[in-house]
Amino acid sequence: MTGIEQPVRVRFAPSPTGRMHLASGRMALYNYLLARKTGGQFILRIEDTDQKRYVPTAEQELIDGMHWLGLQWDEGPDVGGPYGPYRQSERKAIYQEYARQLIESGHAYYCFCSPQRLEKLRQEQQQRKENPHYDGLCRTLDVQEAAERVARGEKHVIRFKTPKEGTTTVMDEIRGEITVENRLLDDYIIVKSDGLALYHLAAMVDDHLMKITHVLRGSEWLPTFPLHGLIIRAFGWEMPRFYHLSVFLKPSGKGKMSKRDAADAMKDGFSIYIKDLAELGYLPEAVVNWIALMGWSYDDQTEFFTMDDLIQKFSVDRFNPSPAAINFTKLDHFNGLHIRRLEREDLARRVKPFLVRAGYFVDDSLLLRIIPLIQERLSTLDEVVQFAGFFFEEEIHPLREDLIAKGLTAEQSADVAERCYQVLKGLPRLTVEEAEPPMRALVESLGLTAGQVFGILRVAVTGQKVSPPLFESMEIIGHDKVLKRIEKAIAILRGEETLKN
RNA sequence: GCCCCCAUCGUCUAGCGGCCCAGGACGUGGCCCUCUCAAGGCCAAAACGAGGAUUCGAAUUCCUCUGGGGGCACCA
Repeated sequence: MTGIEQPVRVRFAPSPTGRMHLASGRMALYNYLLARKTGGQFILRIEDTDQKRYVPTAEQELIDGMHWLGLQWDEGPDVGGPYGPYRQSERKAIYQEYARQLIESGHAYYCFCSPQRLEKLRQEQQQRKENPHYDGLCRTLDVQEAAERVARGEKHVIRFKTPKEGTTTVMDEIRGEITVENRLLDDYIIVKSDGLALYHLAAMVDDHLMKITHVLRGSEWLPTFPLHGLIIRAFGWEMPRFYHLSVFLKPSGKGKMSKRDAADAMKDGFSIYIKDLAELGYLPEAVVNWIALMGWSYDDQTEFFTMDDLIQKFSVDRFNPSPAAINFTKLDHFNGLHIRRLEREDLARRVKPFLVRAGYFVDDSLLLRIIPLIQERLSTLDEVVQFAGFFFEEEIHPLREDLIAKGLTAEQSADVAERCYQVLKGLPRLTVEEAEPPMRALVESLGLTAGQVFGILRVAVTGQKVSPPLFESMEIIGHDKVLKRIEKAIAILRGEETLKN
């Protein structure tokens, strides 16, 4: 196989029937990358031929999700383009015209069987342990007669007249040739009784009319791929290149993701839905990096990719055909990597909404000073609240038990805090350079470890046992506030706190 | 049940007949660094599903089995 150099025309063709999840995101991403890599066009097409399953909010979530991921399309329902409309529900007449062509050329036929008859037929076949399939009752109807019944307004669908003998071979660029016996293919309905085309017809017609050169779609289309080949050949059109991407499995690798698994993931702070990922504190850069590597690889070493890297290095002949289990902890890893390479101002901007959401009033210049202390500690953006919330708090409430240093009593810990207080109070300013040396000297003279002394101070000043570096934090909190907090800690340690309240 | 597809560490993957007693990454364990937590550095455990066949030689080719996934709608 060779890489693609010619500009491609590719499409992401979601159906607005639910939420945008990782698989749709990856599909959109790969199409986008291929288009950008080759200087071609990326088309968004809405496949909304099923009015019963239509979810009004789905399309907006899809568009928001793609914007968030950083994927812009060149043609689509909102931006237009030379091959519109890009919404299948608006292309009804086009499909009917092409269906008529198939009937005229003998590749399709009108079928007047009722849904009830089909249901009964299916049940009988299942009882006899046969494959459910259309029995071909209307296949042999006189063409003239059928046309008259249609003209009279009789309810009907249009079926593709699949050959009964021989085999059909189609080419999947990832797996190679796929061959099936035609007798195992059904006479699929291609136009419903409401006059709207089904995927099998609509997608093939649109891909042709929109001059799609490469079709990237889910592997759930593999079984009907030969049918699609047959339809394309019936029209005498050239086949685009087809790539069937593997599905995503649940994190355990055992079985595909279900609604239940999605709910479980949410409990652990993960989600398979793009929109949720943003709210959970993931960077679009990290999500892109992560999903790009599920089913595709660049080489045996490189794992960190920006969007620009991917556009440059993406190659359609490095897809992996096997299903991939979703690994959320790896997303955390990528998120950390991408957070660490952000500019300070950029990180501040992205982290701010999470602080605001937690109820803090956020001063931008203060936040900017805090960023260097937390940047390498963040795995997700929402962690900013636990790592830096105390900076924005007027009062903190350390636990007495946390204030007691290992190996010391409460009273001893209070004494240590007292000594710290005196040293810090005597300093003209509370910078790292001026505060740390005398504090280390104090540790020395106390005959304690740095961990013990700084531990007490840490809890006193931040209210937490885990925090960003102590002296850097104190410098930002400020002299007065630090001293006040230590006073309060001493009171708590000596049991005077309740009296104060 | 029938059809199609897939099969390397727990997970994502590299490997396209000798470079492989299998490389990278996440995660896990240990060590270093260290005021906590991270980050970073070093080290370790961890895989070619099974059986045949082809070949001087197979993770790599072929067959069978097993396992997993997908499909069998007037859904996409």
